[in-house]
Amino acid sequence: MPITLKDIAEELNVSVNTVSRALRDMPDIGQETTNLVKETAARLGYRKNLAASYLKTTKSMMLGIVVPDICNPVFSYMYKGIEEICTRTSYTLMLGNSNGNPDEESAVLSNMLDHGVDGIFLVPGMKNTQSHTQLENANVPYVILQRKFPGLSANFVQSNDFEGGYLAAQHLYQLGHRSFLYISAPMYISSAQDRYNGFMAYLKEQNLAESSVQILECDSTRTGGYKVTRNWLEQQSDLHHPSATAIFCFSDYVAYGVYSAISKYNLRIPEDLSVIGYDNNEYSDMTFPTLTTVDILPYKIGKQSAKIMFDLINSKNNTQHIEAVISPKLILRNSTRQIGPDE
Amino acid sequence: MPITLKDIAEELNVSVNTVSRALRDMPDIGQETTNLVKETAARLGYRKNLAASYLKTTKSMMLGIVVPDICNPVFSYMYKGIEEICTRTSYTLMLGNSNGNPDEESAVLSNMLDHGVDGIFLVPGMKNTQSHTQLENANVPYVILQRKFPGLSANFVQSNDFEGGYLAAQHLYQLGHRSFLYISAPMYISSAQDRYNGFMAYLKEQNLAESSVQILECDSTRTGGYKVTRNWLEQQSDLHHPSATAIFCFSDYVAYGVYSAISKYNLRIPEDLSVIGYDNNEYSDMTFPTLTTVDILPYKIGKQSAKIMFDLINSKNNTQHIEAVISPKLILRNSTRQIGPDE
DNA sequence: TATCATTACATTAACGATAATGTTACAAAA
DNA sequence: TTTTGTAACATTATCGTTAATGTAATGATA
Repeated sequence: MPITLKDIAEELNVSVNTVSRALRDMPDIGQETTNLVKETAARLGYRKNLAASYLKTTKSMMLGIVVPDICNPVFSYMYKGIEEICTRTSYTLMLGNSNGNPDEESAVLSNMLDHGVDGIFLVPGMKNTQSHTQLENANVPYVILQRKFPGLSANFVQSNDFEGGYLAAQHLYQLGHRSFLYISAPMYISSAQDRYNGFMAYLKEQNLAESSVQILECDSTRTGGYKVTRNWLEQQSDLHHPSATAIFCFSDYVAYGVYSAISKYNLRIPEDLSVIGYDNNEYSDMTFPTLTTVDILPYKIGKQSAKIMFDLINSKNNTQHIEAVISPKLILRNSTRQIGPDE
Repeated sequence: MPITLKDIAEELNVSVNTVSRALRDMPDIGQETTNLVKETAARLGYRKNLAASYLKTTKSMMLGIVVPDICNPVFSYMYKGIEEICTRTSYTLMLGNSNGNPDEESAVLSNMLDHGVDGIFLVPGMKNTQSHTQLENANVPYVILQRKFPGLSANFVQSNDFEGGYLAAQHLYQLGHRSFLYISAPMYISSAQDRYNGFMAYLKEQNLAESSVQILECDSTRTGGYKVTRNWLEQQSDLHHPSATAIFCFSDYVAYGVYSAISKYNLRIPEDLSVIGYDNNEYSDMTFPTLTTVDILPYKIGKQSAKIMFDLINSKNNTQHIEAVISPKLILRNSTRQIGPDE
C-alpha cells in the first residue's frame, strides 16, 4: 500500500495528471499548485513507481553489468568505476556473473533485458558471439569492457594492452634482461595477443631476436601459472642458470602461481628470476617479494565506460561507435632486478 | 518494438488473456491452444515484460543487495553465494555500495525499493538505524548479513564471531603464547565485541589473567593496523622482547598493516611475533609469511541468507524472525609458531 | 463586442501484463 | 425437454504512470 499519484490527487482534489506534471516540473501547472503537490508528496511519503513509469516511457533507469567474476578485483573495481558515474545520474545497477560460461552470460543478459535495462556493460568471458547478437537485437546501448572483438562494430573501452606489453618489455630490457619466458593467456583473447605484440615490438626496436622469448600459454589462474612454470623449470638443464632471466606473466594471478613454482624449486625472486605481473591486484604489494606489475586502471575503465554509456543514452544516433583506450601504468616493486651483462 | 502478448494473440486470432494463461500453464485453456501459443511465442521471440507483470502482480523478480564495498572480497563472496541461489530461481540482483556511508546506504536502499525489489540483503556499514526504519516501512522481506543489531527484530545471518575469537585464542594458547596484543575494530561493531568476548572466554577457561591481553582499536584497514602497531612497537622497552608474543588482528587487512609495521622495525614473523588475521582473504596465502587466519566463509553466509530470503518470500507470515549463525574455520599457515615456555 | 490566445487545469487513452468476469457451445442430469 | 454444469475461450477492468487531448476562465486583440 504505497502512496500513489492518485492518493496525492485525492488529497488535493486535483487530477492525477496535474500531480504527475507538477512533480516533474512540467509546464501548464501553476506555481502554487506545484508547490502544494510537492509538499503533499513529501508529507505522504510518495515514491515514484519506476516500473509503472517505465511502462510508459520505456526508460527503466536501470543498467546491467555482466562480468566473468565479481570476486576478481579487476572486475569489482570496474564495477565501482561504473557505479560512481551511475549513482550521480540516479541509475541503478544490475549485476550478474557469467563465470566465464557463454550460456550463463547469455542467460544473465536475457534476464536483464527482460527487466528492461536501459543499457548493458559487458565484460565478455570469451569469444561468445551469442551474446553479441543478443545485444544487437536487444536494441539497447551497450559498452564492451576490457576485451575487444575486432570484427564487431560496438563500443569498446579497454586498456591499451599493446602499450602494457611494451612497458613490461622496456622495463625488463632496461634492467639488463635479454632472455625471457613469456607466459600468456590463450592467444585468441585479444588482450593476450595485444600484450604479446607490444612486448615483441619493444624488443624488436632493440634489435633483439625473436628467439630470445620463449612463449608458453596457460589459463589466467594461479594453478595455470604454477603448472606451466613447474614444467618449464623441470626442463632446464641447469636450474640455477635457467634459459630465461625474466618471466612475464599475463596476470598477477599467474604470477602468484609462478612464485609458488619458483619457491618449490628453491629459487629466489628476483635474484634467480625476475617476475613481472599484470593487473596490479590489491594484494600484489603484500606478496614476497612485492610484485612488479602493470596496472590496467580498472576503475578508470569503468568510469570511462559509464561516460560513453550516457553519451549513447543521451544521443539518438547509435550509429557512431566509440573506442576508448586507457593507458596502463607500470608499477615498480621488488620482483624484478637489475642484472649484469654476464648473468 | 519487442513482441508482446498482443502480437501473439493477433497472430493466432485468440485473445490476449488466452495467450497469457497458456504461457503460464493456467487452467481453462485447451492443450492444443497452449501448445500453439507456446510455439508461436518461441517463434516470434516473445519475452515477458517483467515491469508490466510487476505492475499487476507486485512481484518484480528482483532482489537488492547493499554492501559497504564490493571490492572487499568478503562482500564479493557473499554476493556470489547469494547469486548462486538466486539465479536458480531466476531472480535478478541489484547491487549497490554504501561505501560505509549511512546516507549512501539509505539512498541506495531507496532506489532499490523504488524499483520494486522483492527483497533486500543488507550488509550494514555501521550503526545506521535510518536504513532499518526504511526497511521496516518498505514492507519487503530483508536479511541482514554479517553485522547484528541486538535491539532489532529482523533476520540475521552472521558468522559466529564469538567462536572465531575463541578459536584464535585457542590456537595461540596451544602454541604456547601467554601474552597477547589484541587489535580490534571499534567495539560498537557487534562482531568486534563478539570476537573479543570469544577470545577472552577461552583465555579465562585457561585461567589466564585479563591483563595478559593488551587491547588496541583501529579501523579495519591496512593503515589502521600499521599505525596502531607502529605506536605499540615504539612503546616497547625491548623491541626484541615485546610485551606480547602474539598479535590478534580484527581482519586480514589489519594484519597486512601489522606485517608492514613489524618489518619496518626489522622484526620477523613468526620468529619475533606471531600474527593471526581474520577473514581469510584470497591473497592471505600469498603474503610472506602466509597468514594464519579465521575464515568466516562469506560464500556460505551468502547462500544461507538467500535461502532465508526465499523462505520469507514464500511464506506469508513475516512475523517469525530467523537468526542463522555460521561457524568460522581456523586456517593454519605460517604466521604463527610454537614458542617455548621461556620465551 | 466578438474573437482569439493563453493559462491552468481535467479527461481519456495508452504502456503490457494479469485478474475478474462474461459468454458461448456442448454434454450430462433431472 | 428443460435445467445445470463445464470446458474453453473472450471481454473488461486494473496496476501506476505519462502523453495526448479537451475545456473552462481570463485577458488581450481587432
